[in-house]
Amino acid sequence: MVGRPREFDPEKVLDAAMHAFWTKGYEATSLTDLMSATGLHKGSLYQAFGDKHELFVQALKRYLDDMRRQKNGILKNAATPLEGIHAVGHAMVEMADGDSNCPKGCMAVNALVELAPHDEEVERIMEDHINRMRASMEQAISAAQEMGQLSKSRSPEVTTSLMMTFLAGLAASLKSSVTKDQAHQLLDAQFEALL
Amino acid sequence: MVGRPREFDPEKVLDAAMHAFWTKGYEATSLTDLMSATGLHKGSLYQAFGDKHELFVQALKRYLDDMRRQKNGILKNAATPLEGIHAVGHAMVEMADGDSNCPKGCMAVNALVELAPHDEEVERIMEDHINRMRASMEQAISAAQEMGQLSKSRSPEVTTSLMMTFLAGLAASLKSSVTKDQAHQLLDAQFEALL
DNA sequence: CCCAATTATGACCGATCAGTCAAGAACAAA
DNA sequence: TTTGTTCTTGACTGATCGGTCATAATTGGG
Repeated sequence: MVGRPREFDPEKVLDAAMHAFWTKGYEATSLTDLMSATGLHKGSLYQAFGDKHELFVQALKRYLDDMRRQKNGILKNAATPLEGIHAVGHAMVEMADGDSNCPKGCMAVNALVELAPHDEEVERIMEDHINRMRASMEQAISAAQEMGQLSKSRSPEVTTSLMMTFLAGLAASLKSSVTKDQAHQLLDAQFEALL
Repeated sequence: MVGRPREFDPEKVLDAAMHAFWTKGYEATSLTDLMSATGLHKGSLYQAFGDKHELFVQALKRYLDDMRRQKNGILKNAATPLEGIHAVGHAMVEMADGDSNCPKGCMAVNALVELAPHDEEVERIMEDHINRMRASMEQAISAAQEMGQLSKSRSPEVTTSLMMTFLAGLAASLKSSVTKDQAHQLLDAQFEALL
């Protein structure tokens, strides 16, 4: 017995929910928002993804997975580790700039700021994500140092933390006070300072 | 005719509301939260401060004023401009670490991330604040460069933006993934990189 | 063709949301 | 003491919140 088939693509729906949360944040996104974003009715959303919090968690995980996948692809295809790190940073700026007239920032930073202190599950997820990001960035930075592209005056751990902290600040700034072009320029300036 | 006098100190009440918003954010802070934080009843809150959004705006302005006042005091009392900039950064880390078991981050960064893209008034307030912060930081950085404490290889504008972006990232990181001690260390490392 | 299984839909739920208001309380001036 | 004014209080409002559920619709297997 198979039953009635889904009329929607769960991937696309989760993607739509992700963008809704990404744009407005967790609290400010109502079920009504999610319904119009996904085209589904509440019942279907609950049956397929659980309650609002579970849906958010799945959307966040999807975002983080996409982000890491993209980062890994860029690092792998880069001519040198240093160029890879550059490209990852600039890709994150592009991602955080948002579409048309609404800056969305980085959903990871948004979730960190809005929820991490009060939501254990989100905090756990973000901690894991940050550790993974740090690990692969650190590896690339170590490699760049070994190739002589990057000064060894700083430990790879510290350089990685500086980069990630700066990127988080850039994501926050892109929410309103900084344009995409400025962000790219600032990122280059930061890279130069860390050489 | 004078009427019945207030039974509360508006300053203290606004301060309590500020900490509530600072800790939980705008959306997640309910009137009930504000009532228990301030000890006032809704009616009194409305009569004294207007609706929730107006109250938030006043609390945010108070936070930003405090922040700038503290920053100006530090810069003025510092032995040298560079030491002033150092001290301001470390003071912001202390401020953003929050009390006891709940990291609060920087209310300015919190508001920027949660509200700026969707709240014109908050965006305007934040833009003004950032411009003021930038101006006085830039002045200090210029002075440090003139004294030979800071390299002139970067323009004061860019160095200022790098610092402020980094501080925003640090505030976000302090929300969960980074401890106060680590934040101080990272800040020193960033200063060193910008020398 | 009917039945089991699954999904889609919208009416419905209690809780909570921000916000209002009338009545009582506390004061100063008259 | 009366009166005018302001503040306090808690009951009240309509709207919206997240979430449920019975019913209808749609499929494949028997």
